[in-house]
Amino acid sequence: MDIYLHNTLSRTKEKFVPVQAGRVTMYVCGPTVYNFAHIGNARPAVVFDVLRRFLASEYAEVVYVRNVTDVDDKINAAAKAEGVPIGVITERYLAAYHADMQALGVPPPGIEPKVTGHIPQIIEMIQRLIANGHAYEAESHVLFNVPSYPDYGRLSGRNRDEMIAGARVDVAPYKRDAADFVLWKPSPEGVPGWDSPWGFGRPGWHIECSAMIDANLGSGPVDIHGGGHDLIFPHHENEIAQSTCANSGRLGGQPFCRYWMHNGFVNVDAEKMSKSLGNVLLVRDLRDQAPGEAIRLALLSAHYRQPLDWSDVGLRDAKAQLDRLYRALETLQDVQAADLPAPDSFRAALADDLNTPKALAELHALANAVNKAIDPDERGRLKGQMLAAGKLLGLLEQNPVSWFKGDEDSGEAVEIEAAIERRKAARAAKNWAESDRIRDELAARGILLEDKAGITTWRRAP
RNA sequence: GGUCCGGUGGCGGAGUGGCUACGCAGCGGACUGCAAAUCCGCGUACGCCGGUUCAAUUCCGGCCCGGACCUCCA
Repeated sequence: MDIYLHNTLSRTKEKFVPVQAGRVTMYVCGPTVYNFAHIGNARPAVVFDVLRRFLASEYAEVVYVRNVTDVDDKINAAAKAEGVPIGVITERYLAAYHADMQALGVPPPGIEPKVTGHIPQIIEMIQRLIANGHAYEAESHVLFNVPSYPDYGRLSGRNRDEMIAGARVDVAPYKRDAADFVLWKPSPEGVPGWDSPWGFGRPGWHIECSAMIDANLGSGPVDIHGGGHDLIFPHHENEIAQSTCANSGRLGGQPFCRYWMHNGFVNVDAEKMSKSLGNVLLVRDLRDQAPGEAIRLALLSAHYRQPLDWSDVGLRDAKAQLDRLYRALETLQDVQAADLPAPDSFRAALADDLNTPKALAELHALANAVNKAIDPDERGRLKGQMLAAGKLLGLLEQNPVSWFKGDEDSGEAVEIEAAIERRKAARAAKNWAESDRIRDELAARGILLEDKAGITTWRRAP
């Protein structure tokens, strides 16, 4: 199936063709581990996880790299505030990130490089840039010289003068050009750093990704590079400049990365999330409100390039959608799922620039077919297709029974079953008053009963 | 100021030059002891003004409104 992806470089949907047939390389900017992940951090992780799942179903091999930035001034600030080494901070928040991602159904990437593990490669890359005239040392800093790379600004669609005109920061006096950016900067007393040819210091943010891509995916063109919309400028623009200039001889005129994909922001109740507004929603807190799959579905309910307005209503909606899908699956408990791929209509939605809202509609169409199907073979086919479609989105991976009931062996479950038995007896005696009393009593505790085909089942209220 | 993205029914949110998005909520019916679930059916829509067209929510132009980025940021 032909896959089309929106490429920020051209601002159009392009047919996706990997450099090597059957093998896709993908790099996504991962977290800077100085705090707990918020819902905005979760969006790219989930979106590109869906892309990864889909590509893995279409290509023999997907090499997926998502980095961890564990060298950063915000990390330094957090460590200083707590009076601990930066490793304590980064380990804590990386572990929390992994836990959050697991809850959202995002498995670890194939490769998860850390900046601290790539300092020699970063230094080596900077040396290469100095050697071929694209970078220079000045007052213990090393700077990338933007005018040395005429294509600078192509990704973000801005020219150098515009960037300088709009700059909000003062230009450091040691810069040859106002647009030049830092590759290496000195670490004063008490700030973490490493020895380098330019003295004790630490890398700038942008060079980290370039070096980690080089080290883990080679210098040859990367197929897909993803990240948040805000990274287009300056982060990805600078990455292109660094990687292209450092590898000029090796790329053979090809772009350093072929497809650039950027997800839109998550707003909260129509406002941008920010610390000053106090509306930053952490994934770990949202997990108390709804199952991870519901959070995931909420993130996939809008197209990845659109802004997503997060709200309690939206999250409840996502949970309700999953309830409907799991109810259909619940009726197929005793049906053997056929070994089938997701339907073409579903895969076509994902192949069209990852149209997850459309894909979800197709999933609902399958659930609707399940609810109507009588033929056992058809039910088996539908179950297979539904589970395959769910797997591509990272949804429907729970057991339907536990989705609705939680832990079946709990004391409460036993008690509920006993109440249902008493109600069954009352119903047999046509004692509707008693029957309804028991049902109301359970409902007051958030337990809903359903009498289907002579059998009473229960589930927890949404 | 520059660059870019949007404005779709009560809500969320796809999409299309003429034909049902989908989900939630609502209404009617079937089923049920009554419900719930499920099924069938229904309603409400494409910011404003022009233009192109046999036909525009969909293309073009203008306007209004909202948002993002402009070297901290997913």
